[in-house]
Amino acid sequence: MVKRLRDESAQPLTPTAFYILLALADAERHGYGIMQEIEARTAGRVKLGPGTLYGSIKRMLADGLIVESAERPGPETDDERRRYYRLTNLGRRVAMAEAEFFARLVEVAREKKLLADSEQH
Amino acid sequence: MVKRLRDESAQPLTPTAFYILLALADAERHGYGIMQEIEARTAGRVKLGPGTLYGSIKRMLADGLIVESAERPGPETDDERRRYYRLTNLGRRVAMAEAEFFARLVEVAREKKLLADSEQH
DNA sequence: TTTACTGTATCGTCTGACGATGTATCGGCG
DNA sequence: CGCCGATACATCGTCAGACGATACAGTAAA
Repeated sequence: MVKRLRDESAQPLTPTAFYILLALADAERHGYGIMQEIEARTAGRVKLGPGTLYGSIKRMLADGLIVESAERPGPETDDERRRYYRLTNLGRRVAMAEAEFFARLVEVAREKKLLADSEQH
Repeated sequence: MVKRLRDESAQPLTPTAFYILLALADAERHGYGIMQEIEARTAGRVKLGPGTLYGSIKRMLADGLIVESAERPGPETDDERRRYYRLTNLGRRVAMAEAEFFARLVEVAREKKLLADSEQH
């Protein structure tokens, strides 16, 4: 595997990579599960095809943002085909930096009246 | 000019295109001014080179997201080389839809503890 | 049995990002 | 006045990444 190490101050993070980091932020997931999590969290707006998904996973492994996990769920829910992934420390830091960047963009959008002022979270 | 019409429900909006829409949301700006606005609003994190900037502008004109404006600033501040752009109605709707989408993503990031809870806007 | 879903993976194409380069004007400083 | 950095727009070529198509295979439901 070719290493392409990255640090959290570098911004070139593709939207797809950010979606995947977000999907893995609260739980280990396998490829297909990542796909479903993204689709659910974006209300179907973002759908990753297999090419996009597995291509991105491969790059993110090389970048050290995620790692494959050896842990398996209980045998009654497991599926041998699955490959589980989780965030590395670096992946989490990058995800946090990117989330803050997005939050800042949303603030700008609010200042520029692109969002209703009433939209609190 | 080739038309490639877009509607606000379609999500494929590149980050660069969103930055440009955001830069134009509160004022008409010329190309170089868009570049500076983006750099200022992102604290230097996002810097568009000329290839990215003018390439994106060309596409967004074709997509009907922005139009070139005939209005010029007062002669004392004008520069004949400048070409000014402003959002179309479609461009504004797309920008609002995208901003809401980003706001939703930020909420998810907050739920997943990627952002400090205290970060109010 | 046929369809839909789950699951991973690769390939080829095409779009867009981006630095390099080109051209030209403007303003300030020595 | 000459130089230089910033301003301003534009195109070109390269490369990374997005994405549909395709492949393979097992499972479950209709």
